[in-house]
Amino acid sequence: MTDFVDVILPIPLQKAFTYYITEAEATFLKPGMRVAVPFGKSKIYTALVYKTHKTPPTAYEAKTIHQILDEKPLVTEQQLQHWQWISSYYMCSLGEVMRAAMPNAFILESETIISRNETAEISDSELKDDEFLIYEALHHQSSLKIDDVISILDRKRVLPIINSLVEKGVVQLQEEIYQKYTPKLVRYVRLHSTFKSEVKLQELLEDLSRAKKQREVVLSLFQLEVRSKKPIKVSDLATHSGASSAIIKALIDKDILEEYHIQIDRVSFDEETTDDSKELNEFQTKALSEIKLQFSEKSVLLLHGVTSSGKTELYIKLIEEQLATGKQVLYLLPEIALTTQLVSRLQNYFGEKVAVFHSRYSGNERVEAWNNILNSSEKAQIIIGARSALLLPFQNLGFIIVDEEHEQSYKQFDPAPRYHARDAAIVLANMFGAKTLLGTATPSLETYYNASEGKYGLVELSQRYNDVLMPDIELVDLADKYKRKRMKGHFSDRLIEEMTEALVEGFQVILFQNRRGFSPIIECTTCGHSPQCPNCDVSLTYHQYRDQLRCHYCGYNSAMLKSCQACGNVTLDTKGFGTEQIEGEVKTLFPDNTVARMDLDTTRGKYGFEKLITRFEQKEIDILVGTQMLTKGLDFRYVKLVGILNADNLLNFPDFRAHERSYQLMAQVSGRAGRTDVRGKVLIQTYNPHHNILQQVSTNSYYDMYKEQLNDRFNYKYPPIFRLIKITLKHKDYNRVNLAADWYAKSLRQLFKAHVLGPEFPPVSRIRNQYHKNILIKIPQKQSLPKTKEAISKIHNSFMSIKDFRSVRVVINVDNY
DNA sequence: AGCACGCCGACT
DNA sequence: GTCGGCGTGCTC
Repeated sequence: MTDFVDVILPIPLQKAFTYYITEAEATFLKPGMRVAVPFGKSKIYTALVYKTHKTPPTAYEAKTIHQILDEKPLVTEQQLQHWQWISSYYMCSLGEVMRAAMPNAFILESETIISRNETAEISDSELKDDEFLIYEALHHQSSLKIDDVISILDRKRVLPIINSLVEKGVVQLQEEIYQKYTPKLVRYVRLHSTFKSEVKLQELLEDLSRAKKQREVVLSLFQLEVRSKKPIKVSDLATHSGASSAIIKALIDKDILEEYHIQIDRVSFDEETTDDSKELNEFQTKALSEIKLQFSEKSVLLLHGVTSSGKTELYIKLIEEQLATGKQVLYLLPEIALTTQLVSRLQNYFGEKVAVFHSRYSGNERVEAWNNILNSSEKAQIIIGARSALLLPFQNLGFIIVDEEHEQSYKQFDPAPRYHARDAAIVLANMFGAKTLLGTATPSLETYYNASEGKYGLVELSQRYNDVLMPDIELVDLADKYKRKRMKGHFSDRLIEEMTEALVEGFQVILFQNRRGFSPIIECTTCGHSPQCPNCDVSLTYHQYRDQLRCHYCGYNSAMLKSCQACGNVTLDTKGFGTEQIEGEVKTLFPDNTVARMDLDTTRGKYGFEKLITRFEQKEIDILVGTQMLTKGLDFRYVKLVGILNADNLLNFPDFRAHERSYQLMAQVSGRAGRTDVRGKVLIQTYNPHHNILQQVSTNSYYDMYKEQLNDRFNYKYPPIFRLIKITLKHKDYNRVNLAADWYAKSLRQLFKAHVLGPEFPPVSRIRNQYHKNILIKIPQKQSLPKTKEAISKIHNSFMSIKDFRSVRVVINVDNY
């Protein structure tokens, strides 16, 4: 007994788990293979081999593994290394990284199977009512699952009954691991081999002369075979011959046709590729050679190109070059569902070599993508995906593109691992000796800072493609407009004028409002009471289309109230406004135009978003009202006007990045205007037209914004000058969070002194009946990050050993921005 | 994270 | 009385 294996289990436990293995298993097992191991009382889990060794554990007796699940590692050594980095940098367990990285189908779990003990002789009288029900059910089916028993008995606690049956020898239990991934089989048909010869074939057709429909199907099959020379799918035959599946089945039953299956990839791209590699213009050509030059010295580079400057063409050129050297390319996007346009563009160009990795993919689709990448298949030379694509099993990664680098969605917030895909990508690239290109029109402050410090290379592209002019940005003073009664609802006269003009000219309009629903607050004008969410510390938002009040934090909803809950008066009024209200107003103002709304509520379904985009692209929609979603790199050719209804609620957001974010958001939305030869127009309605950020947006002065913001960050000790770690404590008991947070903060302060902020309640202090409290730790540049984290871990462990605090949930978020 | 065990209210 | 609620502790 000298061989052991340390495994990673997909659970949030820091410890490694050690199992005993035989010598033969020790030579066979390699890091990255999966094994099934017993864990806890009875469950069997999928674990990942981390390393094999010969050091027996001291405090306990190791169990033996249950089964080896792979012949070859499913996870590469480099991945394990990368996971290790993520786990230590973002302060989470390896198991949590594993869970995020691997498709669910790879992480099998056991299920208890109950079956009858054939040898036992039982008289009914020995069994209680419930026990008898199970006993009888097992006469009808050979085995039962726990869930089945629950539904048969219609009660929740069934284990005592099952255990009693086991004791009486009536049933036996078994832990079964089931394979979740089922390869997709497609049904094909061909003529049965007995009809190969001409003679037999003639006979057959004569035989079928009276079964007209069936004869047609056979003839149809011939035609298809001649045409494509490829195997014929049952579904194709049905469409081509117009026959029902019953007719085809009859032919198969008569052994005239033969059915067979071929295993295929679920995800395939079989449209033709068009080689429309656009010629680069002089600015792009210059940028390209600049990029190559800088890459010879720097491994990370920021491509700062204004909206519509043709960054994608540059990416394509760079990808082409990588592919020529036989290396894989990873193309990260903020949110894959929102960028179908770009995906199809790359697919048109690179065809089959493009593999897309969706968050909306089914389990089986993920498994296929994983395998293709692991085997460096031809189909996975370019991998496009959102942040989780970063965790795939790359073999020889040569190049990573992080497009729209500034996007928040690159940072994962919940659940752990709370990693930032841009930063983790840079680490991954370094492991492969690969290059990383960060592209955006509005760089995040951290990235621009790194670039100006010389840590990253920097290439700027300040000309729009085809010399399209930057949009003309106009600020509209709401205070003035209201005073002079130039407002209709939430629309200023200027906005209405511009909209009318654009629509008359046949262009489209985008309206941006960063809030969904109809109105975020309902208020009684008599007593001032406004309905609150029972589970969260927020006002309920009114949604008109269902006449509902909804909580945007927990999803709670109720019918709209007829009268005030506090005083009973019917004088309910709405405050503030969301996309729904704007949509309504637009419909009244422009009754002859089609209006659509794009927000979380209208894009729920799997293809909801795509449908809306397509309709807009095809000019079925004249005016699109939407939230942030509108900003995600969409490319609309006929949009001339973009209206931002209220810039102030962006600027006044309680976050140190509110100004930076506002700039990015407004600059990105503005970028949607005027992408062809007509100059676009952007109208920003605000109560503070002299706000610096708005001035900078309207003059397209990224650099001024950067300088000013950086100065603020320096003064107030925020990133990129300082680093941040946010610790959130949650508990349903108000007093307990307070005590716990005070204890935590006090311990931290002993070490980090004034660099500990809080504890403080966040703006929404209660969500889903849990009180939240935040502590913020600021880390100066010269302070060691690993040591800081180590110290936090220690404090965290002592915190967790205090009995009263153990039930408090603690979330540690590194770089929480 | 699951999941079992154990101790307490509210119902067949 | 039992059922199911949730707090507590453990998992190689």
